[in-house]
Amino acid sequence: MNDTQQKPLRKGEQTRAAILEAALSLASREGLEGLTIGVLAERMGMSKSGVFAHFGSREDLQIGVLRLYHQQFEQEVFYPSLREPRGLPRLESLFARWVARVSMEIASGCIYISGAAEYDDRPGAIREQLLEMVRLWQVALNKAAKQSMQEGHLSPDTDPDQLVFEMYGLVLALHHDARFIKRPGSVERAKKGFERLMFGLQDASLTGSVKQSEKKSLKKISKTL
Amino acid sequence: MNDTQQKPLRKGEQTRAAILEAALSLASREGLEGLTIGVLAERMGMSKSGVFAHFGSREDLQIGVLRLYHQQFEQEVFYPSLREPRGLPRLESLFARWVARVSMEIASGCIYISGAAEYDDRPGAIREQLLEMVRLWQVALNKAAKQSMQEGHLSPDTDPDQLVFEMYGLVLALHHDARFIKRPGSVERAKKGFERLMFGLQDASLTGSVKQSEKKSLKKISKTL
DNA sequence: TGCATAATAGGACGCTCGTTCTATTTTCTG
DNA sequence: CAGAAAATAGAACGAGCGTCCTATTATGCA
Repeated sequence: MNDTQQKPLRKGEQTRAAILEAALSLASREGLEGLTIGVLAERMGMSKSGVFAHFGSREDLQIGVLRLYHQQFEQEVFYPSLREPRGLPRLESLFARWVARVSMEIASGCIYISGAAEYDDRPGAIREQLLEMVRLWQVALNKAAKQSMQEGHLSPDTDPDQLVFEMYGLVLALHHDARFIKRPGSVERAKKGFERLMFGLQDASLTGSVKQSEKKSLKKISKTL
Repeated sequence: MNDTQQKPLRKGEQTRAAILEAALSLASREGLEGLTIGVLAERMGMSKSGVFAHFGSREDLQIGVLRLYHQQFEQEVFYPSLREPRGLPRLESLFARWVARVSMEIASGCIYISGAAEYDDRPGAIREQLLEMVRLWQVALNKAAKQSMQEGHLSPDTDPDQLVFEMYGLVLALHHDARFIKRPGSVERAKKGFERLMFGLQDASLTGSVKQSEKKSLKKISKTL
């Protein structure tokens, strides 16, 4: 299908990729633990053993799904935000794209979040893989927060761990309310929460280089809370 | 065991209660969906069919577990907070007891939270039961928030839905970081987040009847964020 | 104490799961 | 194009699941 490949994809690699995509879509809905080779094979129009042969075990399949998700997450959320200038713009972009992604996933579900619930007590390779990815993401957020402090966009008293904690909380609440309770307006609430969070941290410091107009609009929003 | 019962518990009801307790402990660790009659029977020292006979089906068992959890939650978190005066004290008590409970559950897990992830896409009686309980809890928080506004403890501009959303987010983040990532200090972060939340909402209104000293201490805490 | 009834055990059922083994078909390469 | 290698199918396995049926044992009431 893709002639620009240097080493042309062998047939097996193509189907393996197709299987992983289907598996990701399935695991998003049913959870990684609910991902089943039989159902996956049925959806692929293949035999169970045909699917199985591409992975040494179900666990390897699950880890493959995890890696694919991570890759997509990086591509959609992380890398584009790196094009934003250091500091607050980048931090805001990271959050906005994160929320946008979770919003689109309302129908399917975020594997980082559902996986955290599934594997909080289940040791093994899957948990380790998932843990590494979530840690990586939190570290990225943390770094962006620190850069925002260095750039003078956030108060130097800001605790970046606390900030990341609360940002994560907003997205978890969004995921919870939108996906489980199915309550409308959750996306707006997550965004408003973030604005309030940013406003408080800018307000505390008077060194901010943020445009005055931006501050004003934040103030207005914060008032309506 | 309890002689004060009017109708003395028949043997069956006693074991049924004991089974439910064991099932709750199991489901807290493995999830409601991971709760298995075989394992439960083994832990009880009973036969599978012996356990099964107390419930018409596995689903009924799961719903029984859910109801037991709800009962405990009410007893530990909700009812004691009703003894606090209306308004901010009660709202703070609800949050504090909620956090305290989730903190104690770090080793086992909160069924409201893990259940939300398990049943966000799985229709059926269990989801309905769980949904009703979570809604009930959010309504209780909402009510306490509104009373805080009426009492003048919170700004009249406060959006109670937004407030509950963010409170829920803090507890979800606590559960996530403590149970999945196993990072220390999460409880403190949840508390600090709540204080920041309350501070912002008191600050916006100048009608607060909260003691000045309390406001000051909140201000100090907010600065260190 | 006896007897109806409740509580439990034991075994079997049909099903689905991940995995393995062996054929067969398809794909790539010299 | 032929032959090696890769990809897939098909059947079978052992295990665990929820559930049902039938005994057997324990309980509680007259």
